[in-house]
Amino acid sequence: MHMPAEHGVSSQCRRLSGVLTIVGDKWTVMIVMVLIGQGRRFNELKRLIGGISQQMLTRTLKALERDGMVSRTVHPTVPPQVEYALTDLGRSLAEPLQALGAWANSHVEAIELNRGAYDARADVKLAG
Amino acid sequence: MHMPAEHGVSSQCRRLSGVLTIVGDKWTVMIVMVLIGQGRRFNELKRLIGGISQQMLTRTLKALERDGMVSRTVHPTVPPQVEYALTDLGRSLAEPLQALGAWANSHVEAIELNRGAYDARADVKLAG
DNA sequence: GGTCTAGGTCACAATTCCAGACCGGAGATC
DNA sequence: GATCTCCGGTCTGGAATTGTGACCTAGACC
Repeated sequence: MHMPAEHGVSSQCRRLSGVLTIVGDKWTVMIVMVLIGQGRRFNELKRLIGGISQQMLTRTLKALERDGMVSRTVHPTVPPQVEYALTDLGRSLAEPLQALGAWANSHVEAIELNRGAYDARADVKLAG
Repeated sequence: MHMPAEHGVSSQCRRLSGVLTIVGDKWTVMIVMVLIGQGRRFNELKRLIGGISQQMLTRTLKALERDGMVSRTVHPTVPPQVEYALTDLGRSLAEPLQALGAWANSHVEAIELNRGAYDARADVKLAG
């Protein structure tokens, strides 16, 4: 994507801001990645993702549903079963998100290395 | 990469979680996108992005520097000038982030439409 | 009758975010 | 020589988000 310099990346960015708040969210990225390929039930998602609180899962899922990226199907059994799945919109989001996930995955170690080095430098500065 | 089979997606996701917290952040996405192609100074970034607080810009930039995705060069002039630029790691992140930005850009309207429809349905439910 | 389940909700604590004030130090201005 | 400005950044107080843990429904199991 090319960025027009004169007419303000600003307004474009502000426009994107709202969308990025949703799709650029840590939990959203993970939920969508887990939902790729198959629908999942609530606790299944919770287990698979790990580290997410029930409330955040509910909330993120609701936001995703509101934005039309995830569908929510309730099976009126007892106890009720709720299945979440990606919509077409959600699946289209999955592609760039997978790219992001893949990048993150293959650079985790480089980042952790940099992080360690940076913190070590900071410590030296504090000590000296 | 080391990946114990038993923990499955969960541990992998948790591993990614820390990285996604950084790269999947709204401001990170915008900062990296603005830095593509050229280095920028602090207030230049602030102006171009728009809507970011000085504190968040400082913080996000620092996190990015810590993770080795952005370099910070101080020119000892008066007043001091500080230039931020993408490192190789940062440039490699730019690609998936541009894809995400492009997706966001081309689906903003669909999302806003869904959001409106959802809210309308919710209102009806509350009213009825 | 008690307890387990799935899928939530609610109240409250902890954390993070933002707006705006303040800081440092050289140069220009008074 | 006192004050104002500039850039990059920190600090403060309040607002918004997030996490934690308790609770709810309604049938199944013991």
